[in-house]
Amino acid sequence: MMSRDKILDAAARMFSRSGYHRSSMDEIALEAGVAKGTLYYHFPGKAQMFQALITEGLQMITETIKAEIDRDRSLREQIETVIRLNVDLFLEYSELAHIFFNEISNGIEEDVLLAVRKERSAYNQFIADILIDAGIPPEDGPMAAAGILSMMDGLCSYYLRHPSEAKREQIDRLLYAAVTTGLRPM
Amino acid sequence: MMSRDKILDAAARMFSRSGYHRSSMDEIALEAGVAKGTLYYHFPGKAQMFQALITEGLQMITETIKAEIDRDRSLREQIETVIRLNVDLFLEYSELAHIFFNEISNGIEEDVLLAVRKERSAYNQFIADILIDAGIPPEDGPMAAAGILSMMDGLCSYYLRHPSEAKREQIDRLLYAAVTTGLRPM
Amino acid sequence: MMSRDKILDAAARMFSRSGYHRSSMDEIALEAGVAKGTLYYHFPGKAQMFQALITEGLQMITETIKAEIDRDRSLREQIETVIRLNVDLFLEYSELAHIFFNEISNGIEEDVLLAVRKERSAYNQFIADILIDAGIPPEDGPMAAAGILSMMDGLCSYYLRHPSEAKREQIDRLLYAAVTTGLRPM
Amino acid sequence: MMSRDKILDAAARMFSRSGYHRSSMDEIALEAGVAKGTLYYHFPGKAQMFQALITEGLQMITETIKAEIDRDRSLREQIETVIRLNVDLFLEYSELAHIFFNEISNGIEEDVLLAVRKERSAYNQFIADILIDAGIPPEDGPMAAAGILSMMDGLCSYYLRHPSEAKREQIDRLLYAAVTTGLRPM
DNA sequence: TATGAATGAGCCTTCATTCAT
DNA sequence: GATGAATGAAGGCTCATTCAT
Repeated sequence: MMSRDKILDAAARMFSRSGYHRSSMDEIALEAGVAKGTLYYHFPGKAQMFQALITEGLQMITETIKAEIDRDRSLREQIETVIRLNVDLFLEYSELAHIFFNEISNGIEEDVLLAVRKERSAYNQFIADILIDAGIPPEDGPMAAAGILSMMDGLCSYYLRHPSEAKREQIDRLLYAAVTTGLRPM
Repeated sequence: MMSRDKILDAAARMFSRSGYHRSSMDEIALEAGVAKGTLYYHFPGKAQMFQALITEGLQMITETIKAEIDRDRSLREQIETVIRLNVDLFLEYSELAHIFFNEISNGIEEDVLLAVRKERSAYNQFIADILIDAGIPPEDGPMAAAGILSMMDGLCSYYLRHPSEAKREQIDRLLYAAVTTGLRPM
Repeated sequence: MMSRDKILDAAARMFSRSGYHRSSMDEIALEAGVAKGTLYYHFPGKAQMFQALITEGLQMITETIKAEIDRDRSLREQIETVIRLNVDLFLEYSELAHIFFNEISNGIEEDVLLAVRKERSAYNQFIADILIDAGIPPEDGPMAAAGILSMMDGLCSYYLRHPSEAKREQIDRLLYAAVTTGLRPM
Repeated sequence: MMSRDKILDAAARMFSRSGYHRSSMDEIALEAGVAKGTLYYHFPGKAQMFQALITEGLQMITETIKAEIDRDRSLREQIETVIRLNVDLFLEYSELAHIFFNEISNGIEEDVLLAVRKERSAYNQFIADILIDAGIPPEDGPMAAAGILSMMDGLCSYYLRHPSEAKREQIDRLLYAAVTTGLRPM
């Protein structure tokens, strides 16, 4: 495995475990099994490394979701698939996803921040389009997507923090309900 | 105004503007108009200051909401009131609320973390009870509350980042819809 | 003695001994007998510390020279005095003087660089005025001053590097000659 | 053009533009259009590369000056020629010349430092001999040479920093005056 | 009660150098 | 001859915290 990938993997693990700021370049290098200088051989700095992680990760995710959706039939199944795949990702890379959707603004260079925000906007629009397809009014699309993704974040975090109380299928069910019938069954 | 209150006010402003980590003790002292040492006279450390802020702030908020709800009649109005008051708070103290609901985990002492989480759990339960009253299945209450609060966070953040696209009333409407009918109108 | 002065003293020693870049903040702190953080309590950064050193040092020097000159009578004595005092300074703070007159441009922030250059220009003009008083054509004043100060730097450096060959009085004599009769006696 | 020469050329440009320390091996390699490793194939290290540059450059210069001088007649013309050629060099390779005459001492290995100093001494003696021929007392020769070379450095730097104020011919004239009649016309 | 000078661990980054290919 | 990925020591700087007054 090449150094660059080892680093990106380690960074994903570290960021996902400890967040952006608490993951020091020393720790990432240690986790990746390379010297600290190697990080700077492959990336201009911490922020750009984060950006590469987001960009490359998101690309894979988007492609995965697109591929899965195309194979599905009913609208219901499509929404369920999108939810399931996203929740899987959230649960696997909880902190990283969390950072991506929330914490974007810390001591990061302006240009990197902009790039990451652009990625987030694009992903939000990607989800918005799916929601609009599913019947949500176009003018509500982007906000609804932002809302759903945040809710997903909140549910996953709650689930991870209360493993005994909550069940995995609850997450999917509540998300589906929020989109289709409301959390309150009628 | 006493030093302690000036500090707490300044901390709320700073945390709300720049987040927890980007607000340095120097800046908070400057904003409060006291010497840095004074912060440590009133609070054992930064984390404990944050904790005090959360605890005391939440107490006020909870009381406000309780008072408003008691005056309301219909279930619909109750939910709308809770949403409106919460959104108002989110929009005024966006970063601080954001921290409270999301970022809690950043190098903070374990005991403070626990205390803050406890506060959050209590608030989540407070909201959950209202939602259960509104017809949500009791076993879904806490998660639904977590989901709704996160969604609120996401919608407010989106609204603040896209002032031209989004409208304030959209936030309330989408939240209400997520609880009652689903984001997708039928 | 206050920390700030201890630091400035240590910095003068270190810069004078090893130049700007080879003097690390660690070493300066060690030499000053304070913690590294203390340097940053008193100065925003290394460059600003250097600037303070130059500014405050130059003020003292300028005042000393002015005081000595006023007491002198003949033009000849005035020039000799200026030369002697400057050479004394060069010999005591050789590297620092060297930096001030030469090395100004390394990795220093633009604004600090400008400030130091301004100081140098002012000092150059101060010397130029004296030279013009001494009979040098006004239009040659600033360049002649720059030339003489550099020559002084060169002679002092040579003297310090060849202690056995060169004599202190040679420096003064050659400088005086360069101004008045030419290095080549007629 | 062979790698070694491309590197030396690039190094001269970089050192001349940015000084010794601000020119990184990466930049030199980039400027030379070779890989970084190639630098280390041709030179043991940065310092030795610098040394080679000085040695080989100086050889050319010395030969050029010798050739020009032999063709001249009067003493006056000889001095003027030496001055002119040297000033030309200073203006073309300002930073590099500056380093050669001034900054030599920056974290460079002791042996390289010694070698460069030796080169400088030789060049100084070369100039000293010319000055002695021109009538300067032999015992003043080396110091006078050091003084003149430094003055030249100072005048050229001043000229480059104040392109609007100063004129090129002023440099030569002042230098000639310093040697022959004194800066102050009688 | 309040101050502010002083601290030092920890962080991100730079860069000359090495070495397997 | 030449390459470029990898290294690690060293540097400048931040900031929560301490403490004498």
